[in-house]
Order: sequence, then structure tokens, then C-alpha cells
Amino acid sequence: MARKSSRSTSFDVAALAGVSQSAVSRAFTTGSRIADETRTKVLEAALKLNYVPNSIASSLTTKRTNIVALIIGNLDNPFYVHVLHTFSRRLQEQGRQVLIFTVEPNSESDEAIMHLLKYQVDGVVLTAAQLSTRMISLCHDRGIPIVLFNRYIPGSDASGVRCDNVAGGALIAEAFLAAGAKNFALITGDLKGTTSQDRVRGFVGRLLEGGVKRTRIVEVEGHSSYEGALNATAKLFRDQNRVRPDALFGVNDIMAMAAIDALRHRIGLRVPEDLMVGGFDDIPEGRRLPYQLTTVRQPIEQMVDETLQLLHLDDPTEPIPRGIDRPIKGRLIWRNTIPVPLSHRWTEPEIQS
Amino acid sequence: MARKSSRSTSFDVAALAGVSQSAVSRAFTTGSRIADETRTKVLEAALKLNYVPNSIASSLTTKRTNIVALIIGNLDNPFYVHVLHTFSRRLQEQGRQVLIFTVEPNSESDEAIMHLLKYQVDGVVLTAAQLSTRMISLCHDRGIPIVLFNRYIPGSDASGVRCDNVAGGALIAEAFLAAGAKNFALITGDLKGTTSQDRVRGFVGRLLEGGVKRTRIVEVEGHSSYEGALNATAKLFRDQNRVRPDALFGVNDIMAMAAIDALRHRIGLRVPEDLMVGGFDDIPEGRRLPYQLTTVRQPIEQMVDETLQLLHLDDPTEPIPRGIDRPIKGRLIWRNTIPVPLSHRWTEPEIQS
DNA sequence: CATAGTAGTGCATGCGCATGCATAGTGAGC
DNA sequence: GCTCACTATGCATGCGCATGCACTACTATG
Repeated sequence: MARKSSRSTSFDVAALAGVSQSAVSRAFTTGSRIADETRTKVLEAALKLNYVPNSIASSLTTKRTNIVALIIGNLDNPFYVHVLHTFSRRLQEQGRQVLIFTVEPNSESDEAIMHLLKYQVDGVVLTAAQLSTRMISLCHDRGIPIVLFNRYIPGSDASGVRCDNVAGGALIAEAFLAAGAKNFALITGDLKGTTSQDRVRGFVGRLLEGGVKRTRIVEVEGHSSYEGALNATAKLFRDQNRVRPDALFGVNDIMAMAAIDALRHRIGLRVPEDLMVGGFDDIPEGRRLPYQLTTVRQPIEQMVDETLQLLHLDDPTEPIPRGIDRPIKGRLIWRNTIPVPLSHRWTEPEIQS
Repeated sequence: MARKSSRSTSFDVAALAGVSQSAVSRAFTTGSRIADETRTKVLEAALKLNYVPNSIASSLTTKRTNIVALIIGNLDNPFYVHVLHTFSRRLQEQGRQVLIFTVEPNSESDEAIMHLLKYQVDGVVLTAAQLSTRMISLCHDRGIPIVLFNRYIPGSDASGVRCDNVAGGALIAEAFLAAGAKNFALITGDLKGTTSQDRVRGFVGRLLEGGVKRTRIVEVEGHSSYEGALNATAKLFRDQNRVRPDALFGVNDIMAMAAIDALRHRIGLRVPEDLMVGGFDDIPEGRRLPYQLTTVRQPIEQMVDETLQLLHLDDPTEPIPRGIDRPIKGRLIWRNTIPVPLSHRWTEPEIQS
């Protein structure tokens, strides 16, 4: 047999160290009652045998796997890559592992849930994907906390952390108004998702307060992609009879960037001279020289922290938080795609590389 | 106790179905000897109890977790995000799970290995990160196959799949020569990595064959990042006394894109009129309107397939492949940053969205 | 009708570790 | 010197499932 796995067990180590198997177990468990001397002896033996404790086996008794599942629906958007990265880093710092499930953008993740249930994960984070309430109760029944990231299911008892998208959308509307825009348009992804919905609502709502009655809304086919937004922008300017917008809100940064590209390279308009553009997310790509996108920053670090807190990973006896909705305020980052009105000049400048 | 995990076991199901626990186990194991009638009975009972088999427990006996670890060192580069995505999709299709470890770009991943050993993963894929030979033998000794993706460790017995970077670099050099360039420069990340090294080698080598004796090489500080390449490009054009290059090879697409941005927005040069630029990877971002980057496409799908084959996930009795190096040829994608010479006009055109 | 063969099932056991309980050992306090 | 309190350790057991083996009830064959 070629793949003879010479994995030594706690018994092997115990034998070499001249102690019992329980002693080996305790040596590897912090906060266990064991003499320093014994622990040293055990660790030395373990080192000799290349022994590594089998977490799988230990989780059988402890009922904790230290694995957190992350369901992610859109890796095409750098924002969610950043989210993934942040979760991964944080959880690794805590000595936990990340089991990842990728699903189609905005598609059902019920199947993924079934898989991760088999692995007895300690918690689930779901982002950029849908979930049936049946699955949520399935998790809850088994004591597995699940937190939605930047998404919520109205009326369900799933908890979630998200950016305050309504307020964020309003931020962009305000910036446009302050910069003196008159005709407004926005490009959004699938309006079935609460995230897009809220941003649109916040944007349109704030404009209404400002006396603007009409906003052109173009819904991209499929999910919020660069290509979709490219076509949507073209469509927006195809009809020559309509009033040309002078302010365009891309409901997330990639769509805003796509719009900018389309405006410059296809339509032949300048940004922000002919038309100002606002985004949402603050992905690093938006900071680059050709874009310098004015946008709403989602405080990822803080959102991830809140999410992990809701998971109660450290104290499984805590009741699973149900129906909690934690909206977190974003912040407007002034860059170059919306002219900064005089009244805003005092805003702290951002250091650019 | 709030988190009363009401997880039912195979015994509960057995009791309800009026069979033995082994029957339940067999009902969930494909290819097991069990009457259809019994299986149906079991599955019905399981459904009633919301029973989901505990993979953790089963892996204790089967010695297979169906978990594959993926160590990834650079999520800032969309190329590796794409790689991650492809692996995830493929493995999920096979009913396997992905345990992800993110490490700092090009840093040691020994610690990650220690963690994943605890989880008895069935295989390891490592990309954009370093690994000590000690760790490789540690994995091999325990029967865990490990495959390097786009990276190799000369003289070690770790196997790897990679793009043929030497040939790829040569492809760009050829394109430059065919387009009539005279003065060449390149921007690369850390030259300790074999990937950058090979691309540079291939590029410079081909130029030498073409009679070009000098190539300016700028090594970015740190890893291959957008920001690094931005500075490197600036540096490249700072010295007015030197001959200005008319062809610039960005050793990967983000660096090439950064170079283009810097040239246009900082230096004030046109691409490709004043200076042609070639990239490597073919990330989707490079196809966008402002860039239309001519680049070498890495065949990700094929590379992932080869990697999974080397892992022998389906047949653990296969000997672990050692010291195998599978270079896979990339393909030049003509777009707009290198003028297409007349002699190449016949190349199949790419459909652009 | 006798026998060999086969499909279906249950029993018992073990995977590697954690942990409650019992026990041995140590030192302090009277 | 004796008891008490406490620490360190070992023993035995169970976590949830897979699987070798034994056993039963059939079917096919001569």
C-alpha cells in the first residue's frame, strides 16, 4: 500500500512518553490539569513522532469543530472577495477554520446548507446569496447560528449585519444635490435583493425630499455585474429624445466603474464634467487613477466584527440571536467623480498613494 | 440550555424505522448492500427526524474527510480569486468541501499546514505562497498529497501544475518584436518567486534571440501589486537621460494595468501609440474598455483539472505523485495594447462583449 | 428434494480523543 | 504523626458511524 498513512495517535505518544493517553490529551488542551514536567515530556514525544492531534476525532466528544462555514454568492465583485479575506483572517487569528461554499450570485444556497450541516460547523455566514427560511430553522434547530452579511430576510428570525444601505443611498443623493445636479439616473442589479432595493430607496427618497420627482432607474439583467452595467449605461443614453441625466448612481462600485467606462469610451461623455457618477462599497479598484470614484464606504472590518459577535463562537451556551438586524452606517468618500461643492471643502482629505 | 442541539443520530433513525443502526448507515452509503424497500423506510424516517449524517464521525472510520485544503497567498490579484473560484466549483461538484487558508502573499504557509493536518484533509493545493520542504514531507508521510499551483520548488519532491511561464514570457517578447519595438522594459514582482522569474527569463531570452541585448528590469518592492507597479512605472520614466522604452511587459495583468494607468495619467504617454504594453494572466479586468490588454492567457480550467488529477482524490491507494512538474502552455490574446503586425492579422479574432 | 449460492440484515467492534471518576501522591496545619 | 485539601494521573467509557462477520431466508441448479 502506497499511501500508508503513518499518522501516530495519542496512544503512540503516550507509550513513548511513558504516560497514559489521557495525559497526552491534556497536554494538548490548554487549561487542563497537568504538571508542566509531564506536558514537556509529552510534547517532546509528540515532536519525535510528528504527532498532530486529530481535530476531527476530538470534535466528536467536544461537539465543537472550530469550523465556520462561509457561503458566498459573488466572487466577481471585489467587495465580497475583500469580505471573504477579512473573515478568513479574523477566524484564522482565532484558531478557527473556514469552510467555503461558492454559489451562483443571488441563487439559493439550500444545498450548501445541507452539506455544511454534515460537517457540524460551529456557525454559518451567508453573503450575496439567498436562503430559504426552512434552512434557517434547520440550522437553528441544530444549534448552529447563522448570520446574514449584507442581506436580510424580512420577517424571518435569521439575524443579519449589513451596511445601512438606505442611509448610504441617501448620502450619494445628497452629494449630487450639493453638486448641483438636476437630472438623475441610477443603475441597479436585481431589485429582488434587499441590498440594491435599499440603496435605491435611500437614493430616490432623498431626492424626493430635495424636490426631485423623477429618477430614471435601469435594472441590469441578471446580477450586478460589470458587463450588465455596461449595457445598461448604453441603454440609458440610447434614447435621444429624453433628457440627458447629469448624475448617475451606480448601485455598487463595479457598476459605477462600468458606467464610467461606457460613458467615456462608448458614449463619449466626460466624468465628472458632463456627468457625475457615484458608487457604493469603496472597493480598492475604485481608487485607481482612471476612476477616483466618489463612493460610500462600507466599514467591512466593523461589519465582520459584529457578525462574528453575533455568532457567539466562544460561548455556545448563549442563545442563538434571532431576528436581530444590525445596520451599520457607511461614510461618503469624496474623490473625483462628483465635484466637491464649496460647502463641503472642509471634509477631511483622503491621502492618495 | 439554549443551544440544545437536537441533532438526531443514526440510532434515532434506526429506532423509528424499525431497523438496526447499520441499516441506516448503509442506506446513506451508495453502493451498499441494502434492499430498496429498507432504504426507503430509512430515508423516510430520516426526513421526519431531520437527520443528516455526521461526516465528521464517519470520517473517523473511513479515513476520508472529503475536505480539500486550499492555501492561497494573494486574494488581491483577481487571477487567484478566479483560481479559488474554479477549485471551489469543481470540488463542490464532486461533493467535496474546501477548507481555505489565506496567508500573506509569498509568505510561509507552514503554520497553515500544521492547522490543516489536524483536520485530516484529503489533499492540499497551494498557490501564491511558499512552503518549506519539511512541511511537504510532513504531509507526504501522512499520506496527504499536496500540489503546488503555479509554483514549484526546484529539487523538492512536491508536485506542481503551472503555466509554462518561460514560454509565455517569450510570447510577449515575440509580439513586441513583431510589432517593431526597439527598447524594452519590464516590471516584475519579487524575483524570488519562480513564477516571476520564469516569465522574465522567457521574455529576456526571446529578446536575446532577436538580437536585443538590453532590457530594463524594474523589480517592484514587495509582491506584485497594483500600487507597486504604479511606482515602478514612475521610476522607469523618471530618468530623462536614458532611452525611453517603447515596449513594456507587466509580468502580470494587474501590474500591466497599473503601468497603463501610470503612463496615461501620470507620465502622459499614450498606449499603444507611444508605448506598447503586454500582460500575463488574462484576468477579466484586463478586457475592459480602458485597457483591452494584450496578454497571455493562463488556461485556468485545464490547470485546475490537472491539479485535481494529481491529487488522486478518488483513489487514495494511488501512490502520491512526487516531483512531477506539469507546465501548461498559455496562449497569446491579441487585444489593443500591442499593435497587431500585418503578418499576424489572420489570428482568430476574439469576440468582445 | 437436497445443496450451493446469494442478497439482506444485525451484532459487535473500533476509529482517536475528551472527560468524569477514582486513586495516588504531596504538603500544610494542628 | 495524623488528617485534610488539593494536585496530578490513570482508567473506563462514549461520541456517531462504518464495516467484517455471522446468520437467515431465499433462489437457482442438478
